Amino acid sequence: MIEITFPDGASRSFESNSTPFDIARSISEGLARNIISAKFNNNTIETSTKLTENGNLVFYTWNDLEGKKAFWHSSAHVLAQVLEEFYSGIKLTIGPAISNGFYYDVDFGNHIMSEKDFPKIEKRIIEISREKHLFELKSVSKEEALSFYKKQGNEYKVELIDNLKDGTITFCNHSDFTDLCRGGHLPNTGFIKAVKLLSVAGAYWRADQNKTQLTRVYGISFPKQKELNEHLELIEEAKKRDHRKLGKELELFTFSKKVGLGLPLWLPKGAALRERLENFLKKAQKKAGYQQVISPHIGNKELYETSGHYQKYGQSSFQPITTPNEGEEFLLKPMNCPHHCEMFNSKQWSYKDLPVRYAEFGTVYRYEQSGELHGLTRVRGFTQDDAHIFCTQEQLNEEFKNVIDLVLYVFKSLGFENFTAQVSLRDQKNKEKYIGSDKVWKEAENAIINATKEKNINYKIEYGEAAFYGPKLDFMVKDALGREWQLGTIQVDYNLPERFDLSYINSENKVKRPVMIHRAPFGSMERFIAILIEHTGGNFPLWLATDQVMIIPVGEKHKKFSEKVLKLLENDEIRALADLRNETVGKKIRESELNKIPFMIIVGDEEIKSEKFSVRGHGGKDFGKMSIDELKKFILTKSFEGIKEF
RNA sequence: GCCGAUGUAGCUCAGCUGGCUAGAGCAGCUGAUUUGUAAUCAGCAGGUCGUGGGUUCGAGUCCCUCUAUCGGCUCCA
Repeated sequence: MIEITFPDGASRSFESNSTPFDIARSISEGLARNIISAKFNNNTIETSTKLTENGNLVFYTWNDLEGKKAFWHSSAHVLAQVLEEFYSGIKLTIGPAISNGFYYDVDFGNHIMSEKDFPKIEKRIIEISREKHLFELKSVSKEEALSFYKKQGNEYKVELIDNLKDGTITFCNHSDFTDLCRGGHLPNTGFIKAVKLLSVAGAYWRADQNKTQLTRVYGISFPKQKELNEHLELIEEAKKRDHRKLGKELELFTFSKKVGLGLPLWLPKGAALRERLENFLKKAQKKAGYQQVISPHIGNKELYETSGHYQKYGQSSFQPITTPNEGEEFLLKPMNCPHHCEMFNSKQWSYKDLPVRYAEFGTVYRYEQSGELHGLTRVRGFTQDDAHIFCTQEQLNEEFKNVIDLVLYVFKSLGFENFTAQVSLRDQKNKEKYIGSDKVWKEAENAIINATKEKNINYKIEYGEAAFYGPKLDFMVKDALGREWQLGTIQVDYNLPERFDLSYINSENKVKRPVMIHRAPFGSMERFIAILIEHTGGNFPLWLATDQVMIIPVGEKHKKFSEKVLKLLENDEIRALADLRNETVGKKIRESELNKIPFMIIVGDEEIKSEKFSVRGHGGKDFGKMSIDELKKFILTKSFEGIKEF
């Protein structure tokens, strides 16, 4: 007999060699039907794994993340089976579950995989699934495993196995298909009821640009057809909210081949939106003790040699601008920090002056590779809501926490309630990619982690995500469709102060080095606005909306009065428009709706007589009748909903 | 930069296996209509079919080059 403990703390005895499936069935048939994976003493196991010792058992169903992972990973196995069946001689590599489905990386040899092949593959996956093949895990010796794949000529699997320890290697069989796999599968293929292959893409073996490029086939699968349909609808909804599409429709920004790739052109409405966001942040920053500064768009090459950026990025950047002076070279500004360091250096500082907080909406230029450009989220010229705080070591913790407060204030004000924090540290194995001593890095890492802990923020640590000069605290927000985006960032830096020889005089009249904090709550204006567009679907909060009210006169004779109403609203800084065109009311309303204008008021005989206006909200919502003063108050109140003072 | 797909009017798209002067809706312009909560009617104008080359009697359609966009990979100070 073995003693099994469940997550709720209860424990029961079972026969030795019982499987998770047996145990689930002893609890209820329903549970047994639904479990697709399990964890025993923190190891992912199959539902058919025989348990021979006491331990903690957790069941997973489709509703758990772990369950979905097993589901999708198993689907990847079936996909691989079908691919091998259809395209002989291909070499399988890896096929993991991801946050939204699964993929399999395959070396197709000479065959070119394209989306045209998807329907028949999907059909075959479902056929095989219906046959309810069991997934069976079996241990193999390293030698056996190697010979299996050497015979196939699959150098990828051989490489994978080479890195595994003998005795830990397992193969997973289902139907007549075998794959190297560490486990975590469905009981059988029958659970997979719906599958959709989503795209093919190139992917480098082991994520290394210098290695063979494989073909990655992405897919997603579900236990019910209905769930697949819902998922596809979500993808459609995301397409509707795509900031590139809405940006065009709402006339916020555009791109021009002639101006250059990845160089956004902000149209009047987009520029106005951006300006309101900037003013919002400026106001909060002013209260937080920041001072605005301005630096030029180019800087002498030496500046970036001092900062270390030239050595790191010089070759892959916009190349230096030369001048009539022999040997004189300037670079388009790729970041603001070196400029701010030189500003700090322009005078002598006492410890009494610190912290100094320099803020700038600084436009920077980076030569992103052409394949990386994407709408406003990845561009070659963008504006950071940048600031650099120069403070003493003693002030660091407090300053860092203040920045966290500011970042959270920004998120909250803009409706991003759902966020996570990530502490981005160095890749421990590749320390040469970073500048600065171990000691300095350790200090910076501690500063970030301590401040984050003290602010009671949940965070996860990611290695290899740090900037080359220091560790970061990055904030990820979830948008209305549940997609995760990286926005704000806060970085502690001991390196640039060193490189720029920054100093202040402490209370003992000694020269000391300040610490620097880099931070950008929005990240960049371009990226932030892109995400805001997708989050809101273009229906911005009223305080950000380009036009807040559209006044629609019914006929010719109502135009004059409409203009009067317009003036009255404008007097109170309400952003209103009057549609005086010779068009039907229906058409004007429709266009107003398409332009996502939050409120409409129709002006006809009745309104002029009663001086009460019926207010129509975006989407057709009726807010009833109001006098002009009530209307003003209504709009002004709505404008400040969700926005609190910092 | 790499892999795959795509590129027809300002926008959204049609154009089958190559065959007369390349189509539609919306937007635009002109005129009529003066309008009550998501599209009034009519007329006009608008495209060297992404670029360059090739195959062919003939290319929007087939092949190649380049370029841009889209989905990914790598990268992201």
